[in-house]
Amino acid sequence: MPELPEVETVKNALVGLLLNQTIEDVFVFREKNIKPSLKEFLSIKGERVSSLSRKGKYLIFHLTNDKVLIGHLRMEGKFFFRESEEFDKFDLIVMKLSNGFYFCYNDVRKFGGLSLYHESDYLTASPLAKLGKEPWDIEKEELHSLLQAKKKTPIKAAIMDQSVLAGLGNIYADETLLAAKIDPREEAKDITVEECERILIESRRILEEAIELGGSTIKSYHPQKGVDGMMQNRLYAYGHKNEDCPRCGFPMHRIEVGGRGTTYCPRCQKRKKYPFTILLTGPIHSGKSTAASFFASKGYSLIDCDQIVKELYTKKDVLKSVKGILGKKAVSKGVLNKQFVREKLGKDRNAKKKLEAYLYPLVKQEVLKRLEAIGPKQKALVEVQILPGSGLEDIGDYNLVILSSKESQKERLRLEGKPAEALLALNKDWPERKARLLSSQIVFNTYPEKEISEKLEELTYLFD
DNA sequence: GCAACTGTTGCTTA
DNA sequence: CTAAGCAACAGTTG
Repeated sequence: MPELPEVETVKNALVGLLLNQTIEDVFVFREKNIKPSLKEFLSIKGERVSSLSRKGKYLIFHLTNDKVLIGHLRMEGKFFFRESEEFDKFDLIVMKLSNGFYFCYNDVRKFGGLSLYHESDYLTASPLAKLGKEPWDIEKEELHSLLQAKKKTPIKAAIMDQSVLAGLGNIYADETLLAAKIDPREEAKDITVEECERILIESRRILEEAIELGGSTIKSYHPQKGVDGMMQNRLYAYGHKNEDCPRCGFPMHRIEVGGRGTTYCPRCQKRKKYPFTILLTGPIHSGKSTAASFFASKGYSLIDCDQIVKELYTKKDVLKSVKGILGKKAVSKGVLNKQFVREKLGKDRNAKKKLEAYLYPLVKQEVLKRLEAIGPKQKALVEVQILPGSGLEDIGDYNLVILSSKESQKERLRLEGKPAEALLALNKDWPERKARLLSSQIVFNTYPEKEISEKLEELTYLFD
């Protein structure tokens, strides 16, 4: 998982057995992991390792005759010193050293590797050319102007962009933003100079601490064989989904930002434009509406995605597109033909996908618009039938899932004199497994034993 | 047993 | 041009 501190730790761990050693022989077991050509790469044979350095997450080996090897560990790259030629199948590149050790680049996922450059151009001809400054070397004003250019990119993705700031990966980006009290989804252009200062102060502090502790040992990463880093014990965001925030006690929320798993504290890291937002989901007749009413009575502004969809279906341009996707019969006399649409979606999986691909982004856009209108000082609750795959998974701060057993659903329906079978059939595709994975809290509706409001009341102390 | 998830980057596509 | 999505790969987890 090497980010800047892990690479620095690896660099320091290599010094003892690598510095001043001559490369007596080279074995390349997987050509994809070296650059440029095999023939050129083999020219490191006979050279001596004169010094080691690091830039961002890149490790740099300076060799004699002005040759420079640039290494990147990507996800799981490691270096081992082996005492004999007993290599494992993930040793991709091996150098026999003059001290008798075999210096091995080992990479289970085969993403990383070594590239050969020349001292005169390695800073401009290699990936290092595009590398930004490390947090210690940049002023808040310069970071601010780089972020302005990233516009709508989420701040987390922006500080992980190695051309903006070198060294932060998924773990330390989460840690930095938690410490700096900035929501990872905040748009880069909305980050102030003062917030840039906090990002720099906290990232420097955290990276320094991590280097001090030998990096974080997560899964397979070890700075040396049999040696663990200790920083994993000082991580407060990464890997702490649904645990209490160490600063305020609110449950840490996990979402996806820029395609990466992201854990943050919704209370410490508040968005500037949006309210604290609960996403409420659950099968039909599980008790969602009761829960929504409960939160409304507590002053929450409600947004109902079903309602938004209904409203979209009254718009001319939407109906036109729906017609294009489902066929002419989908709309008659300027109104959606519900019967036809229901049947069409039931039998044509592909059409359903297409319609969702068109509709969901519109719903998301509308939800965000309404949340922005509600503003950061209020609280909001977004009700959505099916959360997984809706595109709304990452807009909330707390995902509440309401579930109830089939028996209790039937009982509720019976008491209300409604036909049970038809409604329950609608729920058979409800993605419970995925919903559970997204949940901050699952509330089981066991009506009539206990009113759902009572259970929710027990939760509300969190949101005050 | 299959599907989803994982620390990174860069290339393809929109 | 930017920005998102996915591929590169293999092991682990539910």
